Amino acid sequence: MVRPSAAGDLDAVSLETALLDTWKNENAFESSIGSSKDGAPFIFLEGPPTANGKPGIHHVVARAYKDLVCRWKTMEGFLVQRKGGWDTHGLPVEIEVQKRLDLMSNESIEEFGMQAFNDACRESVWTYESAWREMTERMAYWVDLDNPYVTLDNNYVESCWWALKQMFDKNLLYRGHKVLPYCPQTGTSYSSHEVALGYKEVEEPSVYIKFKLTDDDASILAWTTTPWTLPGNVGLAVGPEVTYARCRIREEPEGWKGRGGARVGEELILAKDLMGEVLRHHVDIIEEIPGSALVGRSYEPLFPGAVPRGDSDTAWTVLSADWVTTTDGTGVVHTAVMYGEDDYNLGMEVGLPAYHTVGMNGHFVPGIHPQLDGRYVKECDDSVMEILVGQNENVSSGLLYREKSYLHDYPHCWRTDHPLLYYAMDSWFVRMTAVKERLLEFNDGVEWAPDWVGEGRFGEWIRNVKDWAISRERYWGTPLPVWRDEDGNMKCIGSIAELQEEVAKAKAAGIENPDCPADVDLHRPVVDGFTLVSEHGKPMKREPFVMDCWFDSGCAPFAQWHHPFDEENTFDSSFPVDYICEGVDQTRGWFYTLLAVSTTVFDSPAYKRCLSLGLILDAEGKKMSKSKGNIVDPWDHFNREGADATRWYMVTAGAPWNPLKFDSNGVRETYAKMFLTLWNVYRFHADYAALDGFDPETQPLPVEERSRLDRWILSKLHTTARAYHEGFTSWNFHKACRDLEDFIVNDLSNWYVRRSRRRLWDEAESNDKLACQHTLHEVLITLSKLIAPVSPFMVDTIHRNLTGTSVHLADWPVGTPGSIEGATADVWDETRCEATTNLPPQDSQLENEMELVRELAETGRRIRIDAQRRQRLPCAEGFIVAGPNLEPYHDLLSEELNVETISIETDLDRFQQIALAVNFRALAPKAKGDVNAIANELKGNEDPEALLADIKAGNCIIMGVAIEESDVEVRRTERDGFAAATVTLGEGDEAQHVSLVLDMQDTPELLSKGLARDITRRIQSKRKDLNLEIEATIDVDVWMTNAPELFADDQEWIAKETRASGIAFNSDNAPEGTENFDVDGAHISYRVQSN
RNA sequence: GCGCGGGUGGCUUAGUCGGUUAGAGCACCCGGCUGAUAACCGGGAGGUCGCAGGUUCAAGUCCUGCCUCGCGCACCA
Repeated sequence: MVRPSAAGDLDAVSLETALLDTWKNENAFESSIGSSKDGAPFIFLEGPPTANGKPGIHHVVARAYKDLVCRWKTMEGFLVQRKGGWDTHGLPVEIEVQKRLDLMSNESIEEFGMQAFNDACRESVWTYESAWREMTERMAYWVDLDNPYVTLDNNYVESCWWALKQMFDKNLLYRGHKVLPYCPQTGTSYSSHEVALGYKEVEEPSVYIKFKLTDDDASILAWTTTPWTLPGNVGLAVGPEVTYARCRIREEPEGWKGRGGARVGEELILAKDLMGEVLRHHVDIIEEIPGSALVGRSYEPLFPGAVPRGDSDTAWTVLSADWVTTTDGTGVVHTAVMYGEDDYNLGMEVGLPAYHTVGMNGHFVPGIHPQLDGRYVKECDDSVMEILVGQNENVSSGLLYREKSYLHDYPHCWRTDHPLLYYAMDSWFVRMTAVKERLLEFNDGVEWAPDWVGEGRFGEWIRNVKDWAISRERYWGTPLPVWRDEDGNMKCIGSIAELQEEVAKAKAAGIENPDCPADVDLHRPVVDGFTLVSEHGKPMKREPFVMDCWFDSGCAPFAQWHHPFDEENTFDSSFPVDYICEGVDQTRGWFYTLLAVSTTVFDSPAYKRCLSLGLILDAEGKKMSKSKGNIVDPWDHFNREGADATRWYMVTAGAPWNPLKFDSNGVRETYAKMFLTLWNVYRFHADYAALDGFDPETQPLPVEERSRLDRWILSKLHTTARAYHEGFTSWNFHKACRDLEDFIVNDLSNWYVRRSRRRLWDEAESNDKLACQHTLHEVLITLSKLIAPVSPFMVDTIHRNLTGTSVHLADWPVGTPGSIEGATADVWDETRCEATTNLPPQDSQLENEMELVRELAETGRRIRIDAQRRQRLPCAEGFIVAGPNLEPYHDLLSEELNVETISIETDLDRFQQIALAVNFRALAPKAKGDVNAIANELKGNEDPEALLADIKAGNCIIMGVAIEESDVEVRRTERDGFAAATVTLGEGDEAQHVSLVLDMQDTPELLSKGLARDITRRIQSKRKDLNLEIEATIDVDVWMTNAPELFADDQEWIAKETRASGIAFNSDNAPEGTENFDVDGAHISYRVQSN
């Protein structure tokens, strides 16, 4: 049998840390899963974080929402497995290690040794693992960190290989040569979602260059923002439909700034529409030429010999390209085949020579120009211009027309901040464009929260899908399992067994190979060591790439189970997953790669529901980032307000998908308001329960037989719980939790407990006291369950003390659909689910009446303030006018209002008059523009009673409009001279106007009672100051002057209320040193002594 | 430049289908209540609802344009 023990003061932090130990000892997490092991599965997939950075508060937010849903679904009876995961490959890890070991180039890494480097990476990924683990445990994110999936594990890599082979076999994986954003510092190209991470606004020089025609004195003017690509120029593209102008310089302009220029008489060709933008000289237009007429004309190379002509007959000629526009530049596009996507495609099409003028290290190759050879291209802008201006005899002089700084967003490396170069390179791609329709289809089936992320942002991304550049010329990652011979024959290896087989085959063919054991490390450089053999007997080397690390995490749904190599078929029953939840920044990241992999490998979506969280901003609305140093340390709050308050704050601060301005004061507020209040309610119950030896297993009084107050709070609990649940199912966790908090603070604490205090003070056993205890008991238990998914600590302490069991093993009070046989996470029997709900009876009439009663109690206080009558001085009578019959609440109301009796008064006119107002919704359509005038007419009417009668009789026409009863609203106001007020409940036709009137007359009896209450309150306050036990008795002396008579009954009442064993009332002056106060002209002194 | 989401007292925010006096919380001031907690109740002060137009009897809400913040896309020549 469980009997609650007393609660004591709240120390949230030690409460939580003590529970962490308890949970650990009890294996609470495992038990919570075990408790629903027969339930329908609800599959959650953890997006793997990288543990080579310190976790911040923004990570806590994501984990809070993951945990919330998993705990909630578990309580609903679903089996929710939660495997942890770590993302361990990729550039961030390499960069970190490179920095630490000072290996900032690929050469130095290879010099250092790839094995040693990768060993360092393997170690580095765990740098902050313990910090992550501690954070995860402290916030009570229940996830299995003891058996996580780790992307560097051989099993994981093997599954990735398998997936790649599926793509390869479907011809969705191909080797290509494309212009990609490339970072020479990291030696790696990027896919579009990584490039998106690094756009920065920069001001760079742009140049207008003269390309001199070979058979003509004129030059074609072209523009570029990347002067370093000019040595690679092999063509000029014009728009066939664009009109170009040949113009002759008439005179020098005034105030020329910068380098470049043109002689008078020189002739330039450019798009006619752009002349004004580009030309600084006054010119004469000699001729207008359609673009198509320029095509085929040849011009002199800018840097003769920089690019060999080869067998190209189109090099250094004007080419036609329909993508050329006149929105900026000159309408002529300088084409350097290797350094622009359009350039490359055009070059391939028309047969331009494709040679690099820039090496993979970002420096010019030898033989370009003596001033440029071997230099980093981004530092050569100036030299290129100098050369073109004609300072060097090796090139034709005066080819620079103009320089102009240009402000634009340019992609930068998201790791090193260096500008990326568009660079033609070998790369591997996944043919995402081939499965675009399927991507769109699958995305349509996903339940996105919020829906606009799926339809808008993500949908847009997919509609513009590009082939996924998936290979990286790096070291630390999942190696690309493709081997290739010199003729281009390829093999994709999909498993270790296959690798072993192929190695054996190669050995048999006479190719030397190291051993390939079953536990061969699937990383570089080990896998590079194997040479396979092609069907034609030629040696095959591995393509020297590793995978984009986003590919790894995209494989998580199956690679975490080592699919298809595991034998338990865990994967088949857990795919696609039911729920994922990450920050909105994963739209192009994980959300995409999951879908990309599942579509190409399984022709299936990867997830059914996706909660996309808003960004976490600091208190000033700035994004939290390491570089800004504005990351909030979660421990600041774990150690102050605790994880409960931190989590509750996060959920209630706004919609999950909205950006959250993380405000430390908000956490404090949540603690003080929500958790302290909840604790004190609990404490009130637990302390008396312990004192009285309350046994929750005694047969409780049936709810119907309990007091109205009990029935009310139980009904209200039911209503609140249902709405809370609705909020959860519609992803409106914030609204749900705000409303629940309101229930706890206002309904439970400020009304139910406040009104119930005296019931528990009663020392004798009584049905009423028992009813109150059972009610509180039930409310607290249900509340604990509702709160548990969001803030799992305090409620577990409460639940354990009240029931002896953990709340995390409890059923969701609104129903357990997961426990229904044959249910799935998507479909269950609503009727049978309803039968599993466990909520007290609902009584909406009672809820409405109580709301009115509370309104009236507040109204009473307002009346007294208006009438300047102090709260403790009783009134003889209070009148309630109109409204429902509140007789059952008269006792309650008379206490709240401090009146002797409550009466029902039906004669409204005794206290009130009416006023008429327009019902705009009804009248406006009829009255149109006159509606406001009519409103004023009604408002200003001197005899609203008569007017109302007219309206009712259909005799009222104002400004030509017949006013009907439905066109007006009747409002009641108090007549002058009454201490009264009116409350309005409901809206529109159902609005109720109820008035409260207080009798303000004094009698000696009332004055005596009021005085008694004032004295009592002072003494009680003194008792509190003296820190007296509740049961302690005292001696009291009171001296009163100019006071109303204090009747014997009231003297006794004071003694009883204050537990005074001796009390003396004197009418003379008090001795020195006693405490005193004045009330309504009376002077009271008193002395309290503990005995 | 294109798209999405914001902009409401000092701060955090609610505001449904366009409807009467824009609602809370924190902080502030005054008063009250309390064996009721870091609480509670009443009152006060504090709002050009980003700006400007428009539709309408009526706009925080709908439309257009602009400003601004965040995010995403495209930024090529």
